[in-house]
Amino acid sequence: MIPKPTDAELEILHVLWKYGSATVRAVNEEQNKRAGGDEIGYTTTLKFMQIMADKGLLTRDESQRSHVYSAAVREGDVQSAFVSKLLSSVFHGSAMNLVLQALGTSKPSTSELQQIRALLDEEINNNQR
Amino acid sequence: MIPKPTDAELEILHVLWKYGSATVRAVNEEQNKRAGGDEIGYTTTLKFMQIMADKGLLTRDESQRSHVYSAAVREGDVQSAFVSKLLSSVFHGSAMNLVLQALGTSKPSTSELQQIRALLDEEINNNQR
DNA sequence: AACTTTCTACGAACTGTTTCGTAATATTGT
DNA sequence: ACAATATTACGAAACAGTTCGTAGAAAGTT
Repeated sequence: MIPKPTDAELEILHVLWKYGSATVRAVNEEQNKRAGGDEIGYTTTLKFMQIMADKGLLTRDESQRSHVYSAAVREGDVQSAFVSKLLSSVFHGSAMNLVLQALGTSKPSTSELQQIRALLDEEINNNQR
Repeated sequence: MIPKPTDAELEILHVLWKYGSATVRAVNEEQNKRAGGDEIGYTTTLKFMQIMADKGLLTRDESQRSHVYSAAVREGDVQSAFVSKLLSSVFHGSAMNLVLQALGTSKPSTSELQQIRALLDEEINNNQR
C-alpha cells in the first residue's frame, strides 16, 4: 500500500509528475512560480523531498552532486488512494453519492458530461458480459 | 465558509446526522459500538464536541445538565467541501477525472451505473436549454 | 447528610506536519 | 589558492490533531 501523501508532499509530486524528474532547486522554483502567498524556502522543499524518498514516494539519483528525484508512485494510484479514503470517511462507501456530489459541486460542461456518459455506457456493457 | 472537519470530527458528525441530536454520552457509546480498534474515552469525545461547538460545526442546548448537541452543518455541504478540496489538490480541478477515478476505484453495480447515467442525461438536457 | 456516579471544563502529553536555521561539504569563479 | 556560491544533512521550533487524566460541580442513592 502506498503512503498517502500530505498536502505539501502532493505539491511536490505534481511538479515531478509534470517534469518526470527534477532537482530540488527546480522543484522549489516551480513551486514558487505558482505560489500565491509566501515563498517556500529552499531547505523546506529539500527536507520534504528527503522525507518522501525515505517513505518511498520518491526515488533519487545521487550520482550527481545535485540529486535528481523522480516520483515513485503513479498519479492514478495516488488519486485512487484519496478517493478510497474520501469514500469511506465522508460518503459511507457510496461511489454514486460521490459522483453526484462531484457533478453538482463543479458544474462540468456538456461535452465533459457526454464524455462521462460514454465511459459509463462502456462500463455498463462490460458488466453485462 | 464552513470549516473542514477533521477525521475525528467527521465521526461525530456522522452520529449526529444519523440521530439529529444527542448527548456526549450517546455519541460516545455509538462510536464505541462501531469501533473496531481501541475504545474512545468519554472525555475524548467530550473535548471534540466542545471544540466543534466553538468552531461552529455543532450547536448545543445547555438547558439540561447533560448538554444536547446537534450538527450545525449539513452533510451535503460537508461532502461538497471535501470534494472541492480533493478536486483542487489532487485532480487539477477536473471533475471528470474524479468521476472516472471514483467509478474505477469502487466498481459500482450495473444498476447504480444506470442511475448515475440517468442523472447525467438529465443534467445534459438541462444544459441544452 | 454522606457517598457514589455523572457531567463539564481545563490542561497537558503525544504524534504528525510544516517550516526553516545552521553546519558541513562540494563546486565554481577570480 | 581563496572567496563566493550551491548543495546536502541535521535538528529543532511552531502548529495542528488526537487522546486522556484530573478537578470541581451537579445529581442521584442510601
